[in-house]
Amino acid sequence: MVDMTKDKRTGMETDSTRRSYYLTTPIYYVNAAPHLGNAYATIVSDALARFERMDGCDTWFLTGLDEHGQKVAQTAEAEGVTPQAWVDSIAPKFIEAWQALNISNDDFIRTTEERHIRGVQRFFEQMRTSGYVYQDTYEGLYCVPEETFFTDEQLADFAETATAEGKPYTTEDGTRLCPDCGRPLSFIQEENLFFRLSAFQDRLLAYYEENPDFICPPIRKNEVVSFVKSGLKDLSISRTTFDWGVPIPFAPGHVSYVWVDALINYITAVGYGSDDPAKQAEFAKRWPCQVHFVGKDIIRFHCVIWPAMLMALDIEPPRKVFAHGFLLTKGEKMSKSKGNAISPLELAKIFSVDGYRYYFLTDVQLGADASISLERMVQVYNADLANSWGNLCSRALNMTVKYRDGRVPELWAKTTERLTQEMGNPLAELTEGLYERYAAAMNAIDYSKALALSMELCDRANLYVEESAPWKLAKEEAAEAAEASAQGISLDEATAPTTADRLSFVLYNILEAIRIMALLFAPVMPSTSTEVFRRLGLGDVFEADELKDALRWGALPANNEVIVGDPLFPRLKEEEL
RNA sequence: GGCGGUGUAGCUCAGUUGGUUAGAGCACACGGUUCAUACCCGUGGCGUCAUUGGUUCAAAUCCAAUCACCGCUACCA
Repeated sequence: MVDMTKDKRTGMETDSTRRSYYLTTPIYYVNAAPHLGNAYATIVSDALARFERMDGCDTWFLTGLDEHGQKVAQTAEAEGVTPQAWVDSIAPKFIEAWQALNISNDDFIRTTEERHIRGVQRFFEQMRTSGYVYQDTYEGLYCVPEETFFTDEQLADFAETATAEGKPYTTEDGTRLCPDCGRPLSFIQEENLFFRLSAFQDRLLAYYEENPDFICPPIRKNEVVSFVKSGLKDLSISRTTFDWGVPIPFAPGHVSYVWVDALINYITAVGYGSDDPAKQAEFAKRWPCQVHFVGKDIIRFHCVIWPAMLMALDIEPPRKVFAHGFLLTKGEKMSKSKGNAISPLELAKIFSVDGYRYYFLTDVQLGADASISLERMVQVYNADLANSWGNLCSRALNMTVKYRDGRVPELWAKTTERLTQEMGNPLAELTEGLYERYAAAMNAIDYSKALALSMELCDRANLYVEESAPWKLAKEEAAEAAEASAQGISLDEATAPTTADRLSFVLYNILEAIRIMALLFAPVMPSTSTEVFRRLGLGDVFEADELKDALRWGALPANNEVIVGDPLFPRLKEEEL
């Protein structure tokens, strides 16, 4: 099932020989500008997409917007515009935010696009043909002001708690009250299309069993499995009470239930539902996708409903659904409704885009809720980025300019060999097997671990500078050179290494370690790595599509002209923010 | 109520199949250094590993109970 053709590229191979890696963010509900949670999910996905591209995969990274549903229609109405005009006004905010955060998505789907609508309709037709869709009456108690149906369980819970608190849960004539607002509920009947979700219970459980990594992290898997085991009910998948949705061809007056519409984006974006052979080929190549990143609040849709929908169509389920946690401030979920939201772009302005990305990918345990604070962000930024990584670049480039006229030092291979024996090369040693460790961490989607590897190299490099003290070597070198010229000695390859050689050796090692760190940091901090490559006189850091080769020690060309530049991460003082 | 999870230094967390004085980073204090973004390097203190009981030669690590916090228990998204 898994495409094992991950052959390393040799010469002129085409994309078709590279392993396809398709990953997605959720599509975000377009009711407001992107918030911190949206940005978090998107950054998490982007880092993996960038890594997979560098690691030689034919990567496709999708994000987009969920633009249908009653809430959008209502918001548009409140704003006095059509729903389409409303979503058209919000969509650019997402597109611009993702550009600002350096998101490398290959596609951006909106569920109001024709390619998507056509796909949803195709889906419904296929579902009907396969017999998994039927029409029935949805009955229930409905709160008109709140626009919500309540299940028997919800009402039973409410009755229990209300009784315990001595409050009423019915009116005097026995009409049940709304658990949310306390007003009387109405009995409503609605004709709906239903999806035979119940038919997939066993197949889903078997799929979880056979694909133990399908749901990550494991705690979410437990939840999903126990939920499915508790019994699945058929799902209503159409609505007749509003019309801002995809019309269902064979059911006039019905539009697709928002979630069914939304999930299908993952396949319509890569060609499902198209009659164009090229699109069909694309679908065959991209699907099934490798990872859906989702919030933990929507795992059920992605781990139960979505695979069942695909099974109903004889399409393979996705390989993995990875649920991230929520970002909390002072223990509360960050959301616009609670008024404690910090805008992603505001944070990026303070910490730089890369600093922002770094923080959320290192200090936040992916999958767990995190409580974030400005104080902590400043600490991490200063310690890791300003003091360690940025300052290392600064001191190394400065020394190269001062001691070697701004050129990457050159040494005879034999001299390098001798000096390695004489002085050792701890930085080169640390990069042995580095690719394997790094790729393992990234493939396990453990950014903290992956980044810790590059920070380890960074710390070692700072220590190496201290140990080898190039400023001392520079002084000795000057004295030695004066003496040599007085004696008329000329040096060649056979000569024993001089202090000048030692200084060149040390500087080269530091610069080379920096090149390697820039590669490792690139998926998370693309702009900075690009800039570091520029300062080292190298090409685009993302030209590397075989990270393993790029990470090989010694690839930094001698005589490259380097630039010092401004500090990559200026130190921040929390009290000044 | 049912199922599941978590509880280790001031903070965020590592601690493999139970085994020498319980670790890392950050924060804090002191010393060194100067190539560098008052940076880097070194040193240091701090923990009855939630509580109690049990198994064992030996438990943060296994078992039981208790306490605290959290998640899930379907159609707003």
